[in-house]
Amino acid sequence: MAKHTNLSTVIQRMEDRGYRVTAPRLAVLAAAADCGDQFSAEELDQRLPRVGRATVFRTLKLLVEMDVLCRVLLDDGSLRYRWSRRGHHHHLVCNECGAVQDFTACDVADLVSELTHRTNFTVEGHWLEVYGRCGTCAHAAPALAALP
Amino acid sequence: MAKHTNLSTVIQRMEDRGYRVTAPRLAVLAAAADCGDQFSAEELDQRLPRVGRATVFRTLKLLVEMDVLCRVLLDDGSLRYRWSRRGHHHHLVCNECGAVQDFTACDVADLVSELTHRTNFTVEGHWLEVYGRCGTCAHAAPALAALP
DNA sequence: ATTAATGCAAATTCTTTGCACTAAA
DNA sequence: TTTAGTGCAAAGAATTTGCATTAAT
Repeated sequence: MAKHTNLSTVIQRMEDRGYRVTAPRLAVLAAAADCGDQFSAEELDQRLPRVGRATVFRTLKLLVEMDVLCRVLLDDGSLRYRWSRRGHHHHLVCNECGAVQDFTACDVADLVSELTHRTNFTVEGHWLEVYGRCGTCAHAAPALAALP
Repeated sequence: MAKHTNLSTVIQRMEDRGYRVTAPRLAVLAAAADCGDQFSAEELDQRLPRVGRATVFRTLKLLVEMDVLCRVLLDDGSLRYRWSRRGHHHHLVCNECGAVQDFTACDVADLVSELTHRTNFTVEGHWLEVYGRCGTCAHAAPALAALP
């Protein structure tokens, strides 16, 4: 599991919420931890031949609900999971190697309040993903596009 | 089609790009126009019993490529299509009724340049969706959550 | 004991592909 | 004519559901 998350904390939280701490759930958690930074449901399922696919999905959903994991949308539309730093954050996704970095310096708040004033929307949340190339990949092949 | 887009412009662009302007494509275009602001592939397909599902999808992909349509990601993860205002813009999506509003006042540029300096990422693009309640729905049921 | 959680396989949903056929150019 | 585009039906992916069974409490 390494640095990503403290499993016992997750287990604690699971108990607190009244969810049973079962063997399959622990297995999913452990496998997710082994996957490192980010992974797909598929990858996880393959690592867990003894756990049913349905359970993998059910557990993932649970963990997302619990804010343990969060979903990352890749630019190609595919979905992956990754350990969530609790609290509001966004992702810097490398289009080349898929590396994901969090960032919290989210200045969208200003934008949001402006939107609230300018429109009749009540803003409840937002999702921001920034795509590009990580340092390594940027060196390998120079970027083509500019800022959006 | 109404205000969304000028179909003849789309057709023009299609020809310019060397794509054939076929009856099924026009049908999809017309149906999309009739759907109004936004729609799913499914909805579109249902309106077009004479056009194969595959063609609907192929045409949608084409139109997205051509920047005629863009994809909207709903908070529940489902995908819809909507007429694209050309150029950079984002979406204000109502969690209740699904209404989508564009907004272009995108101050993410500052954030992006900051990210560029602070990390070793080369930013190539970003995707921002703001969720909340539109005026109508906000009145019906008061919002629960605050800004992110 | 109770009842939440599981595994399996079947069912869904959404989208793509293969291929013989049709129609733009 | 030539070849892009189509329809169909089948194949795929990704995820969910139904239900009898298992295991946590």
